[in-house]
Amino acid sequence: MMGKLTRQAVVEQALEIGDAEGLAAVTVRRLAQELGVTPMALYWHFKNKEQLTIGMADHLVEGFMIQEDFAAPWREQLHELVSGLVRVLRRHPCATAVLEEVDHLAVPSFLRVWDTALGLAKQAGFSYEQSCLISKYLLQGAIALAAGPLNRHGRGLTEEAAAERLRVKRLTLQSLPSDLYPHIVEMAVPLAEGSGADLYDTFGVDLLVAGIEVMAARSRA
Amino acid sequence: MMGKLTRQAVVEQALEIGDAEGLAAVTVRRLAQELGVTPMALYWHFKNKEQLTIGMADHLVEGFMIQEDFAAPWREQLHELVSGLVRVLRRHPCATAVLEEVDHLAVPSFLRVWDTALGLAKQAGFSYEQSCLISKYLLQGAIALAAGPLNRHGRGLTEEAAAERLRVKRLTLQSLPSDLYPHIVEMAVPLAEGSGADLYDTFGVDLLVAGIEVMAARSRA
DNA sequence: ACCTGAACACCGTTCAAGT
DNA sequence: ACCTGAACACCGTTCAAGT
Repeated sequence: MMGKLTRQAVVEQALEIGDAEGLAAVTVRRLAQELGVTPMALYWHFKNKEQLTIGMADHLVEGFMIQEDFAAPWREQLHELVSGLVRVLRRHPCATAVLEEVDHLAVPSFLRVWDTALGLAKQAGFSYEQSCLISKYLLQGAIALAAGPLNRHGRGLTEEAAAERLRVKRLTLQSLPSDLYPHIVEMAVPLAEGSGADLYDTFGVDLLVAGIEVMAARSRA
Repeated sequence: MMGKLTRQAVVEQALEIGDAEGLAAVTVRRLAQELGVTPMALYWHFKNKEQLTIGMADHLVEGFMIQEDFAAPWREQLHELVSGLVRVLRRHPCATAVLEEVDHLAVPSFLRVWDTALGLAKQAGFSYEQSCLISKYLLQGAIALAAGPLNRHGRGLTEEAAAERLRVKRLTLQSLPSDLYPHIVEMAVPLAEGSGADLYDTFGVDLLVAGIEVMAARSRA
């Protein structure tokens, strides 16, 4: 707000708004207002809004890079890559919304992660085609996991507000017509509570990597 | 265009625009114009644009329902459910964009699929919590798969245009700095071609279901 | 019941102009 | 190099009014 108007400052302010109020609230005009500047000022630093969003995506993934531990088996290295990516994305509620909007090929830091995944797969002995498939499944899977039930509209909400939210969700599920959705109504409580984000992510990553292993075992048989 | 202005007609026109030009092109005003009507006419049939989008989502998944084959093992039934959902979503290029935008709990036909998944999981002997997790992974996984590399911006494009698109993507990948992204540059050809959507979907569904199986086996051990 | 017209508060973006 | 002001073509939505 007070510092110089730089690409980085703009991107960080954009993420702040997106995290607090959803990506839809990130608007050129709103952003300018928050930065104490005219909307057109932003067009000096970014060609258009798409480039701004790409900048957001890049800033999200930036700084994440696993140290390739060549001693560890590929299974564990891929697991580390995926769980690390999920963890990074979880730090920003709007992260998955951003990544769903932009073309991944335009985000340098995401390309670095992709390159690492490809390298690990190939080093594990997979063919070109297999490595491509595997890397796509794992990266898309990581994004899908981070988009998971935790912070679907994850704002910076208070403890109290979160509890209220959960209560509303449970009631919504319970008040569905039980002839059409018998199991949903029956399991409304665990469905609403969602068993915690940590567990969700942990199991999810395990599921993805285990799936890769099974496929690998089959294709080598 | 000529028939009566009904909810169904509006939704179908919206999907037509979304499939051809992307969900962002689906606008109240554009939609009204295409239907030969005033923008405000739509507000008689839908409370607001969100409800319109929910209508689109519902129409997409509607009509999809597996016949529960109680003789088959749960593994195959879940597989059928997921692959069927992916197949249905693949029929509309904008399907995943729509499902990413709306709250799934507001889409009746999607809730039916979810209920079926929950029922299958529970019948397979999983606990409440496990069934919730499994159903979430599988449905989110199916959507993520359908969002996969095939029709990321899948318009109704000609054979020629598709080939040109692919060529551009390959060149984009090949012209990346090979010191930063060595594996991407090396595998540019298979990455761009993507090995066909059928194979991508088939392997993807197998991966998901295999992952579930592994988790199941572990938690029962 | 079903649709129109006018109006309001928003968007992203361009382009000339200021310093 | 960096920012402003005015303008353009868009949004979604409300509200009174028509038939």
